[in-house]
Amino acid sequence: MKQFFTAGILAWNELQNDRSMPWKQEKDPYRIWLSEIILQQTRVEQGRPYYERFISAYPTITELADAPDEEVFRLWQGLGYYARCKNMLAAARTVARDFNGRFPGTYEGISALKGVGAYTAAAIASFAYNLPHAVLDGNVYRVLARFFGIDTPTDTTAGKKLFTQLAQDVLPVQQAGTYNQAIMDFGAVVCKPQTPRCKSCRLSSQCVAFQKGLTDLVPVKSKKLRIKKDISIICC
DNA sequence: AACGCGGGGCT
DNA sequence: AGCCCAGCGTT
Repeated sequence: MKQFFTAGILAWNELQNDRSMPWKQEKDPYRIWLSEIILQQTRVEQGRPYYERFISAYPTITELADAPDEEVFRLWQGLGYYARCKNMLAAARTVARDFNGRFPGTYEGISALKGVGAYTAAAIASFAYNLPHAVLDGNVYRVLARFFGIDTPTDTTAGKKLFTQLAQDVLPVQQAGTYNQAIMDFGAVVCKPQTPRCKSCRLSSQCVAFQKGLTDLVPVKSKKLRIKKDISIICC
């Protein structure tokens, strides 16, 4: 089951994945880090032009670290989640000053940077250094929940622990970077949140959610509907 | 464990 | 109108 899954993701990536992104094949940890910070909770197509502008303005992390706050904030303007920008600058200055411009080369070192959580650390570690850390983002939660038929809510401590373990279990450690990239592309292109392309999916024969008709019921989130601030809408 | 942070695309 | 997006830091 797990072997079929991993092999299927790698095969899809090899034969059918035509998704292109400027930071694919990138080995410069600075560029990888920058792209991951920009893409946190942000669609690839929305983040792409920002990434290009930042790389153009700051080709190295030292140049970013030396830039004035206001100048960097202006480049970030419109992207949202502005704390990311502040943390990004702090991390750049940590690398530039404390590490003499050398980006950390271990998972622990990467994790210690401001604005870098479990997902981003695994992404950088695997993409830049092929270290065996599985990424766990919205795409991975969805793909794993559907294929393995898991209804444990993803936004709980138990869910995070379960999915983290499963993601690590199906990771081909020799191809960590390629596979991490592949499973996220697969989630974005085939196993989409709405109207997934199950008809053309090479994994559907073994996909628990597809076989049971539960594709639109997983992944599960525990959060209830929140009261919207605009109550007036209800009155009319 | 729950919450705040944001613009934007898709249905 | 609601959901989701290459999540993270704070409380």
